[in-house]
Amino acid sequence: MKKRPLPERTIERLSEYRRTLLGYLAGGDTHLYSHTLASTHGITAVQVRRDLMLIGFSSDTKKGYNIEELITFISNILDSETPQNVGVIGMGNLGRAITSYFKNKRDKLRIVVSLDNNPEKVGATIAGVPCRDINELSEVIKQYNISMILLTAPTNVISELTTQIKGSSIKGVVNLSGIPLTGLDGSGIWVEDYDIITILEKVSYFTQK
Amino acid sequence: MKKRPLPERTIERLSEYRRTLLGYLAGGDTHLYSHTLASTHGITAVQVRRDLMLIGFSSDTKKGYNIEELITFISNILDSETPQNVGVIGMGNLGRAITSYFKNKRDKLRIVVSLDNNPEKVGATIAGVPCRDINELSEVIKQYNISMILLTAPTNVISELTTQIKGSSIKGVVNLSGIPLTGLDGSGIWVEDYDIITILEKVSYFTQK
DNA sequence: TAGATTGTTAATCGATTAACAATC
DNA sequence: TAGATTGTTAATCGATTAACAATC
Repeated sequence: MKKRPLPERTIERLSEYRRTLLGYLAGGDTHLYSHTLASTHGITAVQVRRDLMLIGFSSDTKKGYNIEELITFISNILDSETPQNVGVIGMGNLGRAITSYFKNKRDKLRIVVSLDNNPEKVGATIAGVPCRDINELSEVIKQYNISMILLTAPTNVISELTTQIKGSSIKGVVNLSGIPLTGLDGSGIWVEDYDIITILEKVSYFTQK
Repeated sequence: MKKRPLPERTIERLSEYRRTLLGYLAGGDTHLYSHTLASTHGITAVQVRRDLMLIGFSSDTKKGYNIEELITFISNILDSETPQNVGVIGMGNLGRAITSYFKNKRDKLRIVVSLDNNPEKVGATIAGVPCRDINELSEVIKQYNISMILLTAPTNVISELTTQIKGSSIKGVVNLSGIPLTGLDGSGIWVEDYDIITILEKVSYFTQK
């Protein structure tokens, strides 16, 4: 939409704003002030207004922002034109939790297939999506036109999977496996690593000091 | 340990470094260079060295850092002196996944109890920890001396839980419920919100532009 | 020594906040 | 109008990177 990509933190907040706005809309509200949205997210009203300024949204009244219009506007920024298909690697508790949580939440972003190495899971429908054999990764990516991977596989298979992902048409990976994803340098694949232990250790540190 | 807390990003990286270093140690390595650690994490060697400078760690050789010493040093920063007890609210797939993943990973940070409202779960031992009734939250926090909460409960009970958490001795919350935690302002409770949809939407945005 | 590495300050970059004009 | 709100620039803060001296 814009030439220069928006700041990372702004993109994250836009996603969060939209989630909140959908809630307000479902609750019957039509407008909200920048300070209302801000306090829901524990940030300042200035930050909300600056984010909206950056995407070029403005209200035509002093009664706050039109919720429906703002949702549409943010959606035009965040959503791709055609739906993007996501695959989940690893159908343990975490993979199933995320797949179930996603169900019908976003129509431009959908989990369509999962992969696992457990023969009891392969072939079955789990959390609403078909589970395929991890050895068929390349074919499955093509077949389902997967552009992003949610990685919840155990650590011992990560390096092998990395090689396969690097050779595929995958554009982005959310890595929840607990070890950093190396070997994707230069591939242009966008990687986000999240580990619950690191998050907790951070909270632990800052609540002690 | 220090007067002024270390930067947030440095703390996150220290946690990640330690995880990687434990792996190298288990693999039999004794030393590693800043650029080795850096490339594993997809960052620059300067950043690694600066982080270590900030915590006051230095190597006495030109053969890189002593892995064992560095692990000990980082642990002195990150770990509390006495173990901290963590409770998980919500024992669905996500709660179970995290609880299982945590098992025996860190001896100064342990999940000791979970809470749920499902009668079939209450009273049982799930993923290795006892599951208690969510209505007993206050008593459970006292009984187990819980300082941090991992929140994976469904959205409709979050606001009620927030009130109870605010009135307790909880110091930090990792909120994975998918809606922002409001109403904790001024309580001094450190909150980290993570939502998988936001993470994926961010990856989606930056892989399109 | 020459080359590789560490440790540290200064410069830069990215993100937030302060300040304030404009509008209803 | 007065007060509340939005939109935007400038200043500040926080984090990363460049530059380079010191060391083995």
